[in-house]
Amino acid sequence: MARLEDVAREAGVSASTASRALSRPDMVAAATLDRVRSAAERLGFRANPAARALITGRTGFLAMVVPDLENPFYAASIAGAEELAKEGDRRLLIAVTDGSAEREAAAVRDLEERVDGFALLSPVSGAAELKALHGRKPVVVINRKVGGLTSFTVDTPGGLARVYDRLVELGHTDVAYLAGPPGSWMDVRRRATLAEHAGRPGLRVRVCGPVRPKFTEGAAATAELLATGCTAVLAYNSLLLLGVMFELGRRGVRVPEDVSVAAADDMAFAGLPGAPITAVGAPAADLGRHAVRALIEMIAGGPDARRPPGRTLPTTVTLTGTLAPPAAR
Amino acid sequence: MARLEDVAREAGVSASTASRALSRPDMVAAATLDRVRSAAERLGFRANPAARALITGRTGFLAMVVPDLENPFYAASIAGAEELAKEGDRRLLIAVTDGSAEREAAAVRDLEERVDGFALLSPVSGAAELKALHGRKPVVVINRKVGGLTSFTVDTPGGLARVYDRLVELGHTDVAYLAGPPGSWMDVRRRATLAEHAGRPGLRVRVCGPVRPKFTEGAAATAELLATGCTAVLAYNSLLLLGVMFELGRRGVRVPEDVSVAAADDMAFAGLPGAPITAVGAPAADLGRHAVRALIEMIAGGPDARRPPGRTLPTTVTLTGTLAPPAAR
DNA sequence: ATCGATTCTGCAATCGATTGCAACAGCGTA
DNA sequence: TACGCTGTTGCAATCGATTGCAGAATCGAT
Repeated sequence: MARLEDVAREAGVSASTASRALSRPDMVAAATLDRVRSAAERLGFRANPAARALITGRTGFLAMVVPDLENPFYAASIAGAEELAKEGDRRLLIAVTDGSAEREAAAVRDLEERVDGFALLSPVSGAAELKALHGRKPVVVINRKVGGLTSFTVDTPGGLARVYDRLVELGHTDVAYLAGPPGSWMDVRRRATLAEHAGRPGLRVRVCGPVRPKFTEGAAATAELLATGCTAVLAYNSLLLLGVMFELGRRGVRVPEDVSVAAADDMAFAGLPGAPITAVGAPAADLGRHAVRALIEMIAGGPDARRPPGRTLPTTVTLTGTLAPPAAR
Repeated sequence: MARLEDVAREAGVSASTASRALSRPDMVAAATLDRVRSAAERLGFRANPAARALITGRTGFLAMVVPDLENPFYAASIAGAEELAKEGDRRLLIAVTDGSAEREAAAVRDLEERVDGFALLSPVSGAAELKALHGRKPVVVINRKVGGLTSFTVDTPGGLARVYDRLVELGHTDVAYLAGPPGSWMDVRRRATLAEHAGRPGLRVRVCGPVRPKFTEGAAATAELLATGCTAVLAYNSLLLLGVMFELGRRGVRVPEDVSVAAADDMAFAGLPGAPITAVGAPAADLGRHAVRALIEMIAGGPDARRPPGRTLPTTVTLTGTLAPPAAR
């Protein structure tokens, strides 16, 4: 592997000049620049990342810490983040926590010296830990609001309100909600919205679960949902809802004739044209992009720069396909 | 951040001894070992990865290059791989290629100096490139066989045969296959199996597509599938099949009364108890585990060591729920 | 022709851990 | 008592790129 010194020799300059030519072209005379560049090209030179990191303290990596890869919401966020990371000449480093606070802490701990900053998706650690981490490395948070940190969230309550409105309009009075991961910040938010709407005259809301957001758990919870006697089912996200729908199909319960269904989501299916699910869709890829943009900005600004503001992004609500007036049961 | 030298001073030894105490405990006297360890503990010392990588050439990272994160098969492989990587005190670095050869090459190129080895999932690069890469860094391949490289694959043909047998047994004569990613090694293998079975008396197979393995593309291809007049649909994987089933549901076509469906798969849904899909399931997590184990072995062995053998893992076939005798149409 | 300012380049130190080699102590044995 | 062996430890070089500082070169202006 060619080293910087080889390039320098080949170009007839010192290593320092070669270094500057490659990383700060404006500090070098045009003719020198050419010679160094073509020498580097010729030798196929690529800077040793470890050596660079050792002296600059920058690794070129951004860590993305996610609870779960099988959830398309996170997959899509990562895709969005990666797109922007590449533009900024950085790479993404993914850590999966399974929603466990210990694994989250462990991931952060042993990535801390290997990355330039963290994007934490739906983190479960305490706000204090997160802020402490931010004191050492730039941090942005997705899908949760943490005071003092740049946070990107989705206005799911707003989207949910539209679904409830539609259900009421169709004449539903009994809605079952299949709750998501216990202790999740998002689920708490959703239940709050739920509670608000549950106060509306003529609307009864029953909570089932909570379950982990997996296909199988949705299928398994279907019996419990049906037992509530509800005419509409709302699930924490559409992966769960897919499970519910499969089980409904197996039992011969038709959607939407017998039961209306919708997902509160944080997933991608809702955005898929042709997927006839009523769902409140989250702009997952945009969240990833925003987060990485903010992170890069913070890194460039240095530790004392003002940190960029967060945002709450609107949902896309699909009100079609799986909603119908309640059946007489 | 505490450096090795701080630990050494605190323990009253030289930096070299401190280094040895922490990484080769048997080269150091027991009493010294204790002093160094407790000093390290006290100062919260963690070795600087860049400095270590610079001198040893080892980064502690393994790269996993995958076509797509939204495909649960890859997500599950990663999960399996990560589990084993953690045991070996390494971290996984994920790169997504979208199935593009250029992006795959780019990912490999700029990860090469930052990782100790590569696990390539369903790589699309030429065998020559892959072997060249292996000359520089340990490489294992998943979901494709490349001569000269350690490869882990799944016996999908064997699983498919069982599905065909069952279809014939039920009386089906017309099967439509929804083909997967054009040019994919896996799809070629599956078509070959298909062609073999198509020769059986009384079984006609029609190929539709190819399409990319996405939910929406499955939904979009449904019209084409129905137009073949088939009584059974076989899809490249279950993500596609989910799309097909949704579209079938929307059109009022019942499964399995009107049409039997199954997925050739390489995904996780088949393995999910309660997901009533007939599918040939791939042991995705096991593939990931095997790959990482082999990779670590290769890294430990050094460049001249015999490379570990690959394997073909058996599928899990679920023959229930979505198969039925053909309807009179 | 000289001075000063400006632009460019090179020297040498630096980041932090690892490791070959030599020094050294302690011990048993001849 | 001397010798050699084993087991520990420290010295110093090393990995490869970056950067503050000083010196050299260039150019314009006086």
